[in-house]
Amino acid sequence: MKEILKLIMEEVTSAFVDCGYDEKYGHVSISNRPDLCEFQCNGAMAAAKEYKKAPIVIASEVCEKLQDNAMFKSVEACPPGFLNITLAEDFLASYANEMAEDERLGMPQVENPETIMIDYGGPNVAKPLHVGHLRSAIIGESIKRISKFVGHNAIGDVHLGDWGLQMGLIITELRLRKPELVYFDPDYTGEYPTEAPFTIGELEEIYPTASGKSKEDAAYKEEAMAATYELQHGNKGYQALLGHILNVSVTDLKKNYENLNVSFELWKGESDAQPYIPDMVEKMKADGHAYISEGALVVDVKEETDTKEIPPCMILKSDGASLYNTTDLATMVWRMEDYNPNQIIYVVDKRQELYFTQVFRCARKTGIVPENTGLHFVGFGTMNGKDGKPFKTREGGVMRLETLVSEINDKMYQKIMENKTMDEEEARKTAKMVALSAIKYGDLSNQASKDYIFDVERFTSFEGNTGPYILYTIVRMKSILNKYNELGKHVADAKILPAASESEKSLMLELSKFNSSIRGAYEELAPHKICAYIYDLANAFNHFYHETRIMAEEDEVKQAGYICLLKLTKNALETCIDLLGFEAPERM
RNA sequence: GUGUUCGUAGCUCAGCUGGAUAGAGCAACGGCCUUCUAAGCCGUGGGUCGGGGGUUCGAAUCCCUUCGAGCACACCA
Repeated sequence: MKEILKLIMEEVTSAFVDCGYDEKYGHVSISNRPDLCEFQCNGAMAAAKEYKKAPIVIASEVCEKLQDNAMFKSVEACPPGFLNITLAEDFLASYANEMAEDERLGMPQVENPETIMIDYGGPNVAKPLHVGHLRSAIIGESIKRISKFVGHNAIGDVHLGDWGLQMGLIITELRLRKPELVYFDPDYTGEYPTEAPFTIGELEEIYPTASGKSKEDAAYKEEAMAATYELQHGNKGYQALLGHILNVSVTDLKKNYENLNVSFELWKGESDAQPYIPDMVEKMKADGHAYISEGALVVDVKEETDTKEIPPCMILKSDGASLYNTTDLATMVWRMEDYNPNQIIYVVDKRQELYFTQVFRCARKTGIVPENTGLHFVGFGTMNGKDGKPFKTREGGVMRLETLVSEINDKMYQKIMENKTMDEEEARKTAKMVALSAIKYGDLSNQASKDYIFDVERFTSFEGNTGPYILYTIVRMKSILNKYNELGKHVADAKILPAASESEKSLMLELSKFNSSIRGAYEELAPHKICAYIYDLANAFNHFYHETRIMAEEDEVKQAGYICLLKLTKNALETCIDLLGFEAPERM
């Protein structure tokens, strides 16, 4: 379906053209004075100069042309030259009905679906997820869902941190503790056990212990580096251990991401990129892009238009070892080879922006990523505590994601039990859903690029512009629908009727903005636009709800019309929260 | 130092491809539950859009400048 704004604009534009003015002046926007009108066109004022006429004269001429247009209830020219537009109720109702009949609620499917890879994980194996991973997961998941809804083939990749010294550290510590394991026997030739010699709990303890030791004990660190080297150069036992570490970690990570309603199509890691490095480096050298500077192999990425010095992109350290850049570039190599995406989107902490401009430029320059594949950096800000400083535990440590989530789950559970009679199981389940909405909406309603304050008290208070408010609105609608269905009423060809009240019309107006809101959110990779939209929509519904006794309505056709409107609103809201990555319970 | 992002109500944030009276939520105050879930609805108060200049018929929005804050600046990721 065409966006309602576009439909209006077409009419206004042709009126401008009919009056002899350029079509560009027919631009229409949503009114910023809802007390005066629903849509406005300011083109007459812009045209005044070119045509040397008073703006109000132009506006009046155009206004005259639009007078008998059935789409509008009224079009007025207002000084100094505004064109104030109010839609006809039956036009709006027919638009809403068309939406209701469309599976996609009027959101057109993109004509040329693209393959879009989204990199939004970045957890390290053997380390628990902490609050720093929350934003990437939440924002990335939402962008992925929005992209899919628009019609693209979106692929999420977790991009595990599973390479480097951390693995050597774990192996070293494990060898110290359990030297008898077959993995450490160089003469062992049999099959390695399928069962891991540690649990996720042990693993999460082993890594920080080893990391701590290596900082104090130089010999220990040497050993870990040697183990890392051996691992990367064919030690069978170590590689088997790596397999175990990965398995155990990934199982645990999946469980944690699942709790957040976040999933990935690909569970690739840095280690998967390693095989691509040698050829990639050789090619860079052969093509003359890479050269030695201060001992390191680098590629220049400066550009004429730079306002500051952009350091070269380092490919290999002066000791010949690869680094993050190398891995990221090699990751692009296999992504292009295996998926040939049209876009690659990185949802990463905004502090890495400079780094990514270097990597992107290097990828372009060396031909790893062609010009027709878009590279996008979606940088997000820091999640701060109430004091405005990075979110920490009371003790000042990094908070585990699990801890944060379960804390909020518990608060939510208590809140539910205070107000409602619900059995334990349902209350727990509902609490989890509401808690997730609180966390996700709290995050996504802010612009991703800005730092934001994660205030547990505020998020769990459930008032105002929050996830729970949205859920509550949906739950109310479900409740009415259930009641209506129980009565077994049926009206043939039930349709949304032209609005009979102010609040009903406002609700339809909000509904009609569904497709343009989602398009905007997709184009700007900005989930917060969806939050803003559903908040407006939920508000509009709640006004309507308070003014209209749906179940008490005696006219069955009218009542059926209300039910249609309510269903459409519910569908729109549920579709949107699904794009944000959470869902509504039956009751709350 | 260089670059970059930001500064909007007491607090947390929208609005920023220029338009009419700058919007929400929280907090404060006052109303609304014999009627579809009051986690709701209605209302009141609260602003030199950091300061100053400029462009424009018109600026929170664009440009310059200044003050303040955050962040980043090749062998970490």
